[in-house]
Amino acid sequence: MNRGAALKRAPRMRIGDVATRAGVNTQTLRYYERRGILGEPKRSPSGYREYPTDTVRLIRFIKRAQELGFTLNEIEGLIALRQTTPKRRGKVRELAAAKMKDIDEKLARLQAMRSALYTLVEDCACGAESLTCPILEALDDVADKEVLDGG
Amino acid sequence: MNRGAALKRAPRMRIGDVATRAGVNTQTLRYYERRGILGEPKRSPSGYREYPTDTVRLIRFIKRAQELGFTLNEIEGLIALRQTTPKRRGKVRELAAAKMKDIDEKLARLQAMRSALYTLVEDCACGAESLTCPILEALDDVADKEVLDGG
DNA sequence: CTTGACCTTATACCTAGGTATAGGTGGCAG
DNA sequence: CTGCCACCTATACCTAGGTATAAGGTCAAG
Repeated sequence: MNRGAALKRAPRMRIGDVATRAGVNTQTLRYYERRGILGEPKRSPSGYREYPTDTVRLIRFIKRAQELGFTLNEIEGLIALRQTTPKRRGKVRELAAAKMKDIDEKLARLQAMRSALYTLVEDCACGAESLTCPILEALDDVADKEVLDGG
Repeated sequence: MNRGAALKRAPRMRIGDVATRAGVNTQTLRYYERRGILGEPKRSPSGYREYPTDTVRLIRFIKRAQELGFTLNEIEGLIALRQTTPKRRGKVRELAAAKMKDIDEKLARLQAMRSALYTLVEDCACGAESLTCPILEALDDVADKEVLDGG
């Protein structure tokens, strides 16, 4: 076993190596390629895909971003920000700023959720079915309250 | 239109009202009920579901938590933390602490992603295909690097 | 006393994001 | 040169999380 470059530093990797290192199925890589999120890799004379080693990091990035609630389409947008020529700087800044706004919202909500849990653990004395528990309040926001009040 | 309690403060709401206010489909509420995430509401004499008004907040909580990358199963666990009797305090603290750990990881990753975008916008001068761009690095962590280095 | 907006159940369908399988080729070890 | 495993394409299948549709019941208003 362990033919050639497998599990060793190598300039180009085959699909199985990339998949193993990134913790995904080889089919997932082909799926990402079909979907256009990954771009077609070079091929060996016999048709095998040959990936640059940092594809592993890219895949991990994708998986982590998914855990944070981004869809593959959104992630595609994030990845595209990488391929920036000096000429596109303005456009990229704009897109990046928009993404940052999304992220700030997620951060605020996660933080609210975290402090709700903290309150629950540290000082909440609520009984069964109590609505004074912080969990529901956690992700409320002003807009929500307006709607709830019938406005 | 607008029979009785619709869009007014009322002690109990029907499925359509809840759905409208929470911004979901009525089918979604029935789906959550089937799935056990929502619990069976009281019924009117004619069999209509009658929800307490704060079901709206619960549904919004669920939708927001989904946007943050939590699955319905995980969210079910979070919601269950609400129904705490003094006797279960210890168990609940434990679960809440575990959830907080998850959330802290998500926070760290989102923050990394945010600062990557910030760097991209503010100081990155990378060209096409450059790997010095901060996007990929954003969600790397120590464990990743070990694996990437062949260890 | 019907109309129309709402509700009920049951069942079928849909999208996103994979995962598995069938049938065939490449390439190295024994 | 024979296994055997990784690779290839194409196609089918799967899970999560809904959404839509059919066939029928409820009830306030006209």
